[in-house]
Amino acid sequence: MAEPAQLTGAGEPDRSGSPASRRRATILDVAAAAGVSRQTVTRAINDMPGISAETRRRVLDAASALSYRPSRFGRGLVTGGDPQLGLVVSDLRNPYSPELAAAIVRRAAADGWSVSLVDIGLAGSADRLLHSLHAQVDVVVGYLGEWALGWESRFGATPLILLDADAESEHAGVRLDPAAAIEDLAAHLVTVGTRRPVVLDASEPHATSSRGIAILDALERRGLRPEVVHVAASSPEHAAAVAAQIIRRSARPDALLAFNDLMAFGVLSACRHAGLDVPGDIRVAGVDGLAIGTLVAPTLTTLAVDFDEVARHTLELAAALSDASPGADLQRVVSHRLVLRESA
Amino acid sequence: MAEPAQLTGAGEPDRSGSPASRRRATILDVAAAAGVSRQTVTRAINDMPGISAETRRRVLDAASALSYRPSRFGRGLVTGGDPQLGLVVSDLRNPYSPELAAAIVRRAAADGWSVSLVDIGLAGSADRLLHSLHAQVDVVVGYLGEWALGWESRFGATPLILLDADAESEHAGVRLDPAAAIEDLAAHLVTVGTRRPVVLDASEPHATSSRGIAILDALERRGLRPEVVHVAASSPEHAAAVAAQIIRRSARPDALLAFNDLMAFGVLSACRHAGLDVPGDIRVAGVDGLAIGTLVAPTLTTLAVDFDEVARHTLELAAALSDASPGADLQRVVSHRLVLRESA
DNA sequence: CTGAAAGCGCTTACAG
DNA sequence: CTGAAAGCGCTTACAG
Repeated sequence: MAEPAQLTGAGEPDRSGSPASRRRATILDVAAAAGVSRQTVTRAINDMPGISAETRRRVLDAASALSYRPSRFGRGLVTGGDPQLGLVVSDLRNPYSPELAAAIVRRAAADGWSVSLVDIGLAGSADRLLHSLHAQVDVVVGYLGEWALGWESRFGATPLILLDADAESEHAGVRLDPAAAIEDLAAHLVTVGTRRPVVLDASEPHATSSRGIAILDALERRGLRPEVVHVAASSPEHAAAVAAQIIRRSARPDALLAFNDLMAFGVLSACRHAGLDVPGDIRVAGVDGLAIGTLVAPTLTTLAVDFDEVARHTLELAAALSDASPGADLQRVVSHRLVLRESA
Repeated sequence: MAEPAQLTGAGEPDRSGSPASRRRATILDVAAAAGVSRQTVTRAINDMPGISAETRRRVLDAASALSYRPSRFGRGLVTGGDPQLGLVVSDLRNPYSPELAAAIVRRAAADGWSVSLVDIGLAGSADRLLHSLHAQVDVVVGYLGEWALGWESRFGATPLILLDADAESEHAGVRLDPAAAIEDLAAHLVTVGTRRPVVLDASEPHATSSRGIAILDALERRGLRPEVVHVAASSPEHAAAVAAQIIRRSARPDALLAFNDLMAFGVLSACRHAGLDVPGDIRVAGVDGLAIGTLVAPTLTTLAVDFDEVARHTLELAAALSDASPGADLQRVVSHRLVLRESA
């Protein structure tokens, strides 16, 4: 026999005597069982040349009998392993996250990256999740929200790509810019004769979001006097409740512009229950371009995000950051695009 | 100095002379830079006791200066690392996948597992993706489709939990059982006076799915004569096209039962365009219980999957399989539940 | 509080 | 075609 079976004495495969062998088999166990050296086991397991068919079969049989699986750590230590991307979303149940994740997962796969998915939306476990994630991946990307603040000091060594950075941030990231699409939407609304638009913003009262401000501004520059209404949470339910009140007014608005598609779905639902025709009585638009927008009735006019482009930039940045390539441009911008459908 | 700086000579941190150091810093580099031993670096990096504040700071500074990140392989080799779940879906753009993934990702996080997400739906890359996945995770779970067949022979050592196994399969997995919910739906339809139901099955002609057969059977046992129509793909578009034809018939059906929610959305859309009232003129139901079902108009009656329960079973099986616990029950069943909403 | 030694499980040259 | 040696980067006892 090539190497002494140091770890598993012959006929004594288990130290504890429990029914199933406790310790996972290693390459040395397989080598001993097959009566070969460990590098011959490597050759057989990894389909490498320079090994006789007979030996390969014997090794593979031994491996199978021992339920042998190469340790990803042992292997990774010498091969380097696939690069790993950690994708952080804030709520996988919000359809925005999966659409983003779908694009990133596919692009990552094409580029040879694996992606670990984490949802920090729920419970108080975000801290623990980020801690465990940062230790397991080469680059973290996603919607960190307030957790972006402490990143530098806590996990500074792990490169971070922000997907929710604001325009002022100097952090590496992909920023979304709705400005041009907002102009297009405002122009469209004016063209079709909108008189009394209301902007449904997802924000605290007296703290209109920058997106909300941009929409208001674009409408005002075209001579309209838009009103802004704040909704506590960007859920369809919250938006529906608020919209239900607004459309009951005597001076009913003729356009409701929601902070995002999810809220717009709630608005559509409120209009339906109030017996209003969309877009006849009132026009509705959202932001994000979620695929469901084509499934609701009427189909939703929206400012769409090109998720594939976001994914492309994300993977480029990830590659740059994990290479530590100096001087790469680490800030990307993706513009929304107006998609006119039935609702506006 | 405690240990010789074998790898990086003083003042010569880079062999190649390129602007950024090519090789990633290791614990030895940090130790050399800080003038301590590697285990002192370990203590500082991992917040362990038994190290003076002054030393810790010096080490942390050196680590930061070198952009040091512990290798997940080096660390994992000795600590074992977090258990890793590989989640395989067939199409992340189909809302079913994210709802499942959301439940599994959360449950996994709660149980201390990391999850790597892979979408094998697109392109011809499934083979490559599964190969790279199986080497990186402890257990693979998901919708393998035809790839489940070759698993045993190719990646046999990696435990697999099938989410799309049929009733006959003996493989570990979580199976969905719509039988009881189908009875409930059939009973409901009869109660409300349905006379001419049509089942829209996602299958080849003359190859009705087991789900389709179960629906037909439940209706027939209640004295109805349901018809089955085969749709080539389970997309809203395909379903809408087929439904549009069916509802144009002189003897219009009064209920359209879709293979899944996605197809039901297409049916709803076709009815809307044909000017039919749902459920007044025709009743519509789907299967899956997707969250979007509450956002469409009318809201969709469906046979809902309890994704949280699927996730719970999945993680239990994963734990059992990675422990190689003998004799565990490796087959679980989750029943659908009838959710009556507006459409039926 | 700090360091020398051993070892985790694998692959990559290098010999034969 | 097969094996002996070295080494990947880290942590865990164990000494001092």
